Amino acid sequence: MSNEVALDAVDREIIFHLRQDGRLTNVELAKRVGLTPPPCLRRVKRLEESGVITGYRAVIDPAAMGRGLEVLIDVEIYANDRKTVEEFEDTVAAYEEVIEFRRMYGRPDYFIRVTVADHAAYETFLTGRLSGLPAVLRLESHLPMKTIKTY
Amino acid sequence: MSNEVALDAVDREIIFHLRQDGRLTNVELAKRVGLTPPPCLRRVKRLEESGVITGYRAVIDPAAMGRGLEVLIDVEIYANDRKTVEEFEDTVAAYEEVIEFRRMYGRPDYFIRVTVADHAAYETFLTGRLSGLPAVLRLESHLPMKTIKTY
DNA sequence: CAGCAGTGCGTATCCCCATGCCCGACACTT
DNA sequence: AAGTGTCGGGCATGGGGATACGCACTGCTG
Repeated sequence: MSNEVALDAVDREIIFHLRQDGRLTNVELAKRVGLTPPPCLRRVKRLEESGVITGYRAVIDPAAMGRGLEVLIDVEIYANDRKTVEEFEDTVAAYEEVIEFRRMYGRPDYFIRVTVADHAAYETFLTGRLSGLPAVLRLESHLPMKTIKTY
Repeated sequence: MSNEVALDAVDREIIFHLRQDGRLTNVELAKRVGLTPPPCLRRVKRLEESGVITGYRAVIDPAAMGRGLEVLIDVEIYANDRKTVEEFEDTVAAYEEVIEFRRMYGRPDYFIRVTVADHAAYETFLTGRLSGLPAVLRLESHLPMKTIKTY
């Protein structure tokens, strides 16, 4: 697993198509990239085993899951004792509303992405779960107004 | 498409499993959620057609694609004429390094997520593509130090 | 109480797909 | 020129899976 792999043009094309439709059948994929099924399957397997393709996921509409509102949060903490910081990290990471959680260089100390149902739910989350944490010094919520491009 | 859908517990479980493995076979999925294949398939179809499941994607290791470095950028612009702003949005959205691009309430005006190969590539991107844009007033790059949780 | 809608189940079938095997083409090495 | 590694192609086949169909159950509702 995870050998150094050099991707050629065909590999890239396989990746391209599997990224658009992860349920593509091998024969259909082969057709699209201009191969016959056997070598195509060999390549896909190789990509999977080498860790280039790490998995396949269904993409779910957040609104359908009651997660229609996304908020980006900058966090600053007391840079105090290690234990408090670790607790902070573990606690925040465990919140299911937290979709992304990173420690940053410089300021802010942490970057959090949260999805909730609506503004009321966000208010609840913020006051009930984030603000109260002992390590937290400052929270800054950033609300997206319009998504121009997304991955 | 996109009818109002109420998800019951089984739907949620289907979604849960398909999110972990988007290539799950219907019979395997049925087994996991405690149904037989036919009703399971009906549910999946319904979820797809109602827009709850919006697609299936292969997940690719960014490093393997020469996208090992991710940077978050806050952007402030001159809030001047509409045309300049629109050009800014179109231009940035077209950059392939840009993975996420949102207009925000308050400050910053825009939030950009970028993936590049390494620091050198980021420097090139920043000076060659972003800094030069006429609308740009201020750029603030934020470097992740450690990813604690990710979607 | 009698429909009716929703939903799960069992079954059967048919197709298509994954996959193993072997060959041939090419490029490079010695 | 022969050897060798890499890679695509052809082919055959076994098997699994998608899916149609009809039935049963349950809970509402008029």
